[in-house]
Amino acid sequence: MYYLYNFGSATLVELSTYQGVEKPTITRTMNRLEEMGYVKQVPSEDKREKPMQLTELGVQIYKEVRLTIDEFEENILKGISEEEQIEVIRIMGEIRNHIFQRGDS
Amino acid sequence: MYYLYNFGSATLVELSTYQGVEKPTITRTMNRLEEMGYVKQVPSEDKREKPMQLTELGVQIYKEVRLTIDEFEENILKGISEEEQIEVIRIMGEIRNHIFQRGDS
DNA sequence: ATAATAAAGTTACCCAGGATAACTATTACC
DNA sequence: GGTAATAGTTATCCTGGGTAACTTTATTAT
Repeated sequence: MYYLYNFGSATLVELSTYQGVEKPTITRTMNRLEEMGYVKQVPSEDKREKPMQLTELGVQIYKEVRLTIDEFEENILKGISEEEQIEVIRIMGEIRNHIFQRGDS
Repeated sequence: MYYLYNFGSATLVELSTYQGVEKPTITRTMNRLEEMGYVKQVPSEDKREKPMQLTELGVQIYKEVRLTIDEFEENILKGISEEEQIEVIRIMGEIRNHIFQRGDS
């Protein structure tokens, strides 16, 4: 969801494409985030679109969560050398390519 | 679910422990598998317990699915050397240990 | 310029798979 | 024999995914 943090604002279709999810799913999620005050609508030229962006609260929460995740990752990877991490990421990437090269999943 | 294939039979609590899931979840799943004819109840000493085992149909289906999965895995791992696979598994294991060594998740 | 088509969202459903709380029936234990 | 614990079930809730059908607005083609 917090594609918005890095891209500023995005329409629902953008988000659903990014997330690999159908439009109604994003609609629902966004409604909830809006109710929770983490996200708000911004005006748009095209009256079909409904671009959203994070509120100040949303940004704040995002940063907190981001921090928690980063700390968690750091803890989890303690004792795994950088070369090892790179190796694993490389191999996983290869596997992913194999998956995508034969009907999606 | 197909812990049953390798262990012959198991009670619902056994299965829920194995799967890391609550009892009602297993109850529901087992009811569905039973309706589908993949699993049946076996008699038990302890009248509280309800040990289940695969039916012939269940075994057959299990083998088919197993085969499909194995083929998929093989395809996906094509081009990844055995040493690489072992390395990745080792590192993932380390990470898992780190996760478990600090409150579950 | 208008009619047809496409795109963005929304609404009303459905489904799977997880959870809790509260309960019954059976067995174990003091 | 009465209290504890254990196995399972029922009812209900939640999340996060999906499809189908619809409206509103833009785009495209005639």
